[in-house]
Amino acid sequence: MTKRSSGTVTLMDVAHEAGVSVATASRVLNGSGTRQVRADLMDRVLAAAAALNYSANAPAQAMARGRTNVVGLLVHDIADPFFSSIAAGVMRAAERHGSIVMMYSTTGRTERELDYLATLRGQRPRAVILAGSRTADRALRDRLGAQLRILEEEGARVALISQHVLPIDTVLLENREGARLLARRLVELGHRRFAVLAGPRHLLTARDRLAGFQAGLADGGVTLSRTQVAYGDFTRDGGYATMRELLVRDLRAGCVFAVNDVMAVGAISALRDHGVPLPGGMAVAGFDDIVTLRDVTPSLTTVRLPLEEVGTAALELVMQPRAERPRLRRIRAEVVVRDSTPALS
Amino acid sequence: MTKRSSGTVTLMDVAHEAGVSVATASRVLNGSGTRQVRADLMDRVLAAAAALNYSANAPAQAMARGRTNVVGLLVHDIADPFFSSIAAGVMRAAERHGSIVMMYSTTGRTERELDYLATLRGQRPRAVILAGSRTADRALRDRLGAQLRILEEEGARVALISQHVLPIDTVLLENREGARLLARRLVELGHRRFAVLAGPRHLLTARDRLAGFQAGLADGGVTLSRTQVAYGDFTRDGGYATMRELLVRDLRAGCVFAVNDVMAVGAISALRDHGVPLPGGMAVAGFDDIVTLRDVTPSLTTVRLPLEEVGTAALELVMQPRAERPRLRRIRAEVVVRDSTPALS
DNA sequence: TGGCGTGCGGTAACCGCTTTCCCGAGCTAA
DNA sequence: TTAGCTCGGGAAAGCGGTTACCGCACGCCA
Repeated sequence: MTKRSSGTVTLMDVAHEAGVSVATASRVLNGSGTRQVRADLMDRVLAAAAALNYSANAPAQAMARGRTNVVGLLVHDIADPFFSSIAAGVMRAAERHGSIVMMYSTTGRTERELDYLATLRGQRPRAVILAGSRTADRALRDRLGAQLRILEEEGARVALISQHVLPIDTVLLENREGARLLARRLVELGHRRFAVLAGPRHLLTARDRLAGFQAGLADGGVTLSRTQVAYGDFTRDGGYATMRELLVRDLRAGCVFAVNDVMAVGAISALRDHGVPLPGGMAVAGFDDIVTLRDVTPSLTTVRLPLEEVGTAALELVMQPRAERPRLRRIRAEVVVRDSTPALS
Repeated sequence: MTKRSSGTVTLMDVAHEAGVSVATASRVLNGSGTRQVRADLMDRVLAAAAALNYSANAPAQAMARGRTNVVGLLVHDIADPFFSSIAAGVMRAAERHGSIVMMYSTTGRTERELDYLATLRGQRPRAVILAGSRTADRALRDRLGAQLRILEEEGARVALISQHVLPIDTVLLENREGARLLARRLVELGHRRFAVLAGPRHLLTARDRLAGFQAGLADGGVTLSRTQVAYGDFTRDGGYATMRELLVRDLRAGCVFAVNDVMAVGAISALRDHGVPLPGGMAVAGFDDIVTLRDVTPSLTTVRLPLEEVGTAALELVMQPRAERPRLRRIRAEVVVRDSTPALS
């Protein structure tokens, strides 16, 4: 075992050790399947590689092959269970495909997405997945679209998770439809007077859920007063603050819909702190069915999105060759009624 | 703008466009600071790069420079809020250092860590962070240590988050001490009869928390019966199942300590399903102070670990040059008493 | 027996950068 | 005026792989 003095072991070292050329060593160790290598040479190469503890230099391979197996994943906030579940799905599927995941968390600053995307482009990723709501900002969206187009031109596959607002493969979350079904169910349960904690104004996900909810209420012949809609952060604290604002201002509702679960949990705390008994004093519903929140009391009525599956679907999408027209993968949302919204009949 | 026909724009293209050599273009665009370039040439290069929308090929740079700015992060389960919070901290700090994070989630299969580490080694990462409890399996730990040593020899910085069981930089979580303090507080609150949901037998984190808890009880003159300790998964469902097992078998306690919060939440559900009123019928305490779980009812007494800070600390550790002896960064645990453990006096 | 196809090992070009080294230009000082 | 600098541009040598291509050895068939 004649290890070179310098740091890492290269293919050349292995080839020397095995008494073959680098070409042969390469074919044995990282061969693309074409070209046979005689059995005895193969054994010698493998033995040498093992003896020297060889590990192929991925950047060098990327360069020689002209492509990597890196998948870039951009999320809004990895500490948010919504995104960490999606990330888990992406990573699970990536493993199956022998890809590795490079992750970026924009932690709210949507405009940073462009910077991260630029950095990511430098990695020459095989694919890029953008998870998280698009915004209503047209200009931003256009710039994003331009960046993504460049990535595609350079050979990367790209997919969005959220809304289909760009001509790109998308995992479509049934935000509108799910909220609509939820609203109908709540009306069926006898609720008539609603308030909505609507999240940030610019996030399409929040907007869609609000719009869908309104549509569902309309289906049931109920209207939502504008004064009963409050905007705020998409977070637990946002939910708390928004609920509190409504309580202080002029809450005239028997049922509050928070456009996601973490906000709903914040709202529940605000209601409690305000002395409202739950679930009797106020019905509360959320959206997402975050696993970690399944045990809050009262158990939360919500709309289930299979988040891991969402991540997996996105990864599978980008692993397929690009199609003529953008592919859409629609993810069903399912209403789950629990204790937080008791029937009024 | 004479864009080359082929896919991506290279530095050579930029140099041509600007009428300079690739050396000059390189110095302008990615220069390490040595070597000045005349102002007018600099402008031309920058203009050309912008016009062609040049993006440096990171693998090629990695190769030429002999190093990357990739930080590998291995976690047990990214969907677990414990790890996603740590990951958030790592990523936040990585951004400050201009590093990008490559993430792997072993989702429980501890033995996969070695495989992931091998893959990661191929990336020639600048640093590697292993987050998550080490196990009691000596053989596994030795193999892990060997792999990490190789990584270090190849120039990567390495850090562990959890226990200091390998001669490697470590962010040390005060599992034992935190649990000890918790136990003392619970005794101070008047509790005398305890049960513990101890998590998996092989995880050192779970062991340490159990051992610390026992020590704290001993400080207060209380002993923990072996029959009141039940082992199970480190998850919500594990907590539920273990609690249920104790309830069915022979629970003789007024206070249950689950070695982490998600288990505690599962335990609370199991207690409720079993008809035990909370918090009066049974006190429950957890560990970690998971943010998403701050709103469960009754609010959970727990031991706070500043998880994002843990991640940040690990990243900072690996960004520093290696020291003579392994560096340790101890993270304080702090007892937080809430409603789930009422005083008995 | 000679022509030819096939299997397979090796040589070397190339991937896109960084950086060393060379060299000419312009400046300073004797 | 010129030797000796410094400054800065460019040529070219890698970095560690992959793979097109070359050529040898062998077997087959006419």
